[in-house]
Amino acid sequence: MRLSKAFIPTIKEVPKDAVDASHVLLLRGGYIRMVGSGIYEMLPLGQRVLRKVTEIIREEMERAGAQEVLMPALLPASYFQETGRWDVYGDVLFRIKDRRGGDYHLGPTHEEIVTDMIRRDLRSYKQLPQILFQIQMKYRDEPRPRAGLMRGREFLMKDAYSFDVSEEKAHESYGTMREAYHRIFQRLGLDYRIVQADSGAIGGDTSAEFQILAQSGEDAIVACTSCDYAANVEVAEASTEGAARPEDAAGEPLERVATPDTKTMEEVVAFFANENVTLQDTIKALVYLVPGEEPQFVMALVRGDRDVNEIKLARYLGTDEVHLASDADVREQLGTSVGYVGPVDTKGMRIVADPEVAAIVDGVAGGGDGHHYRNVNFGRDFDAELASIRTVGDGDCCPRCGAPLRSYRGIEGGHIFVLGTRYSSAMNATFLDESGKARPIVMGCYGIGVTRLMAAAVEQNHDEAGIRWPLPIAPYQVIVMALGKKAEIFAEAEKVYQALAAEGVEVLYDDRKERPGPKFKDAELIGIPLQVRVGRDAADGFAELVERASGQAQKVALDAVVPTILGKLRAGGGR
RNA sequence: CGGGGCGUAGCGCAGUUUGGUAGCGCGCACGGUUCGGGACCGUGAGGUCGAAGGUUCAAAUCCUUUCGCCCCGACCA
Repeated sequence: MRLSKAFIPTIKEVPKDAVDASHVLLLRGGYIRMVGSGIYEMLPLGQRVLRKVTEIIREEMERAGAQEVLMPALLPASYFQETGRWDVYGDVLFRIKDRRGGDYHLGPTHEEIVTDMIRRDLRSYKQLPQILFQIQMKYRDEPRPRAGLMRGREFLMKDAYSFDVSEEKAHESYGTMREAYHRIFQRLGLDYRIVQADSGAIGGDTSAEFQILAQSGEDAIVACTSCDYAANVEVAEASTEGAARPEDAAGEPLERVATPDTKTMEEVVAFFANENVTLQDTIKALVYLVPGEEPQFVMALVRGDRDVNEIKLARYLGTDEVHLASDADVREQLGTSVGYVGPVDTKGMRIVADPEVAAIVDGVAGGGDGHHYRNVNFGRDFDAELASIRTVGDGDCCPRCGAPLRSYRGIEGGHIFVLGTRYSSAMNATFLDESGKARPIVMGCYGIGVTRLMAAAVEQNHDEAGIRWPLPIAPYQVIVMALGKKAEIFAEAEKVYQALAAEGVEVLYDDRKERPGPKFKDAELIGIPLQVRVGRDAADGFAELVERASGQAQKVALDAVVPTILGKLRAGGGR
């Protein structure tokens, strides 16, 4: 493609509404344009990248035995009504009425539709397993679209669904998809971690996220520095090593001390400074309101230097969510202000403590307005249900191997689940087993945010000057640049361009009547992996080969350019 | 949904406080000079000031309503 003829509108200034690197660079590089909040169009360069990403995904899904289908994005309400999600999904669903007033919506995900597809024509265990996938636009009226392609209201998604005869077989399909995902993310050239995750409202007991590491990521994850343990902080655990209470710890007598103006843990520690009390000796007590038909108050205890993980607490309590109780509620329930809550006088309130709290010997805890208890010991001075309810982060150790954990920010690029029979039961999707008995199909579902991957790849591969595409997803592999105004330079560059194109290389040719400066800037901005600079040395028979990612440059004889490029492309896995 | 900010030429912005003929930079078109890190000179095209209503002799500017966009938070199969 000649740049002089291409529709690649690069822009020099940073668009005012773009903040994140991927958003800025994809706009500036002429890859995407916004049509509405969370709605983007792909310009020629953007579409080429998307095509490369989808092709890699398609290849790996098919290699794993999955079959491509295409379901409608425009859906009658009846399917979601069948499983109750028509109501549950709420405002996130784009709802539409047709001319007769019938209810429709745009598909945010396709469990119901694919389950219907299967139940229509699948009868026997002999037809299982099946894995179906599609690559299609999804629609979700997100409360807050973000950062260009990162969180859109319309976005390209690869969604796959597996159907098996049993839970055990479903886990095999899950494993197959997990391996396929590893291959996909590796081929895309992304730095990612597979992490344990909360399965959320979609249900299911086994799930994992493929998190692409990036500072701008929306998710917080922790990963072991030694083994392959990694988890979303929503579910992360830490080693309980050192959280055991020493057996010989008798404990000093409990003592209630007046501690005016010590509402925060730091102030408490400062108050007891000359008694060697540290944050780790204190017990942080928070009162939560558990909503439900009979709302209930629960006290959560963590060590003073820790934070309560509300998702873990809610899961332990068997509820969807918990909320911090208001100051007024706390006073009504416990007769004290929130700064002086402790587990010693709880008037029968249910208490859940992180195991670390039980290990504290002679700790400090709230003792009612203006007071704290000194020498508080679990089992002697208070009782509690023990459950892991704290947030894990830097400084914690791996629950599997004990090595230090590190925290990262991540972009959720993929999510895989074993669903069980949640949808098949609700929709009566059954098969006949060997004994002729009808049983619900056991399902799994597997998603990849394709447009999001494109943005994530930029987040992970860019510098001040622009994008540095990994070779497998670059819109073009090579850009030939004619630098100068002499006709001979253009003639030589043209020859190189033609020769590369003849070899099947995806090559851009910057034949514009521009000075060299803008050509350098554009080549770097749009991020083509290999540059062939034909300019001042062309008369002597040389060109310069520059790698965008490393900045490495080498002088190459003009007639050696094509073989050298072909060698680099092979080495880079680009062909 | 709560909080904050912004809509003026293709892009980035000034002008709004204090109402009085709509400006600057980049980009774009034409001519000339320049040619390895977003050159320079000259000429020129391009704007219902997001929209609607109101106040006024007069509204980008004041008032009311409304639409859109961004950021933080809540939310996120």
